[in-house]
Amino acid sequence: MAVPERGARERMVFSAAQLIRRDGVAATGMREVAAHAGAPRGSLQHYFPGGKEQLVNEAVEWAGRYAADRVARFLAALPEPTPSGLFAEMVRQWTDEYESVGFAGGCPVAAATVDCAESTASTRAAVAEAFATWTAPVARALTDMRVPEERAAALATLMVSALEGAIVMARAERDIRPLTTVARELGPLLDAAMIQDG
Amino acid sequence: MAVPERGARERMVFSAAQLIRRDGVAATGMREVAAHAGAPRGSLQHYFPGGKEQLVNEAVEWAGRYAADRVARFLAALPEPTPSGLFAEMVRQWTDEYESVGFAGGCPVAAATVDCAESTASTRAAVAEAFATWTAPVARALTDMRVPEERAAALATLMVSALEGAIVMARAERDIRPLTTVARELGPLLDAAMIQDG
DNA sequence: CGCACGCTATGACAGCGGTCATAGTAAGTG
DNA sequence: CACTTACTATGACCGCTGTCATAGCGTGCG
Repeated sequence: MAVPERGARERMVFSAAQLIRRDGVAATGMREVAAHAGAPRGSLQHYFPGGKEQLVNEAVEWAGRYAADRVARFLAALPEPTPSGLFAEMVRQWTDEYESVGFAGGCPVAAATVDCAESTASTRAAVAEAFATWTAPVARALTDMRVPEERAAALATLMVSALEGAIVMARAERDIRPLTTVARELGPLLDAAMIQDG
Repeated sequence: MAVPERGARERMVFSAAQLIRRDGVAATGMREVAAHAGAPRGSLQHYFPGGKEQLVNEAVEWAGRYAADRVARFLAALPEPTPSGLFAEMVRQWTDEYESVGFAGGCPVAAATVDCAESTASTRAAVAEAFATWTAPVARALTDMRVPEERAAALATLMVSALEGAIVMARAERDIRPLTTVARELGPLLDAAMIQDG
């Protein structure tokens, strides 16, 4: 049980997230996930006895943790942390991807929300949890930058909302403009929330 | 050809939009659309020889026009038009729906983007067009409120992005908080873009 | 009446989806 | 060696999907 787990199972969850963010949940098949992960088809029912629902939920959870972890990395990369700087990094992750590999993929959490929010209760709970997991470190980073606590939570929600919406628009237009626009317009607002002291 | 068209065909396009915004494109079946519209199944291939792709595209176009038309109504409802007031109305349409009928539905354009952006070229073009159709009157409204032209386009993109993202988060959390938060936090920024004159 | 045209009605088809059942391998343990 | 446990391998099943083919209705026109 101790660390035998860096093999097929993990790869399948990762592959599921990859395929979901590209084609949506319904259009992503189990066999396709196994093939994409280079994992045997028989392992699906072994590792995910809960079926597709379980696999999708784990993919969503994985995506939430991934996004949260990125926040720490973004902060570490900033010479002098500011709210606008953090948001610019969050946006840049997407503009980089879109400019280098194209507009094939969106956010898997958003995809799962759109496809399953009404039909699958457990997945709806998973996406809610994923957004919370993602938003929390953003809000925490803002408070560390002298943004008042209640304001920080609200601005974190605004940042994630604007980013998610801009991702959708960017994919639709096949242009990163919505992403860069959102980063540029929101930057000053975010920085203005910091408490100034002499 | 003149106005014989308020029957089954239009209802099917409308029903398609309804079902897509609830379950996504892939999970919405043709037979289901016909049933929801109270239209005969045989009419599908008659009115939409292009198949599901055509039906989905028309639903997206319809949604884009609908959103654009709402902008004019929102403006008319405002005693004194301001950017924040317009955005508040746009958001309120969603909070009203979610509070009265629940969180079953999201934005059909976003759903089509998530599900078809990579798989179906014509639908991707349709969603891009829908976003443009929607954003244009918003930008125009801002310029009418003395917001400089380039700034108006950028802010319109920001408004739509933030709204779309907040819709996704609200559905995930089954809580309108992301929507109200976004409206509150973005309001001052939007109003500040108006040119003041003595 | 005859014919055309717009629309509807079914049924069939081929494909793919997730899931289950069953059997098989391989390694480790006593 | 027997036996368990972890994992893999297939194949079949059933339901559903989009699409096509074909035939039927009903109205209006000549």
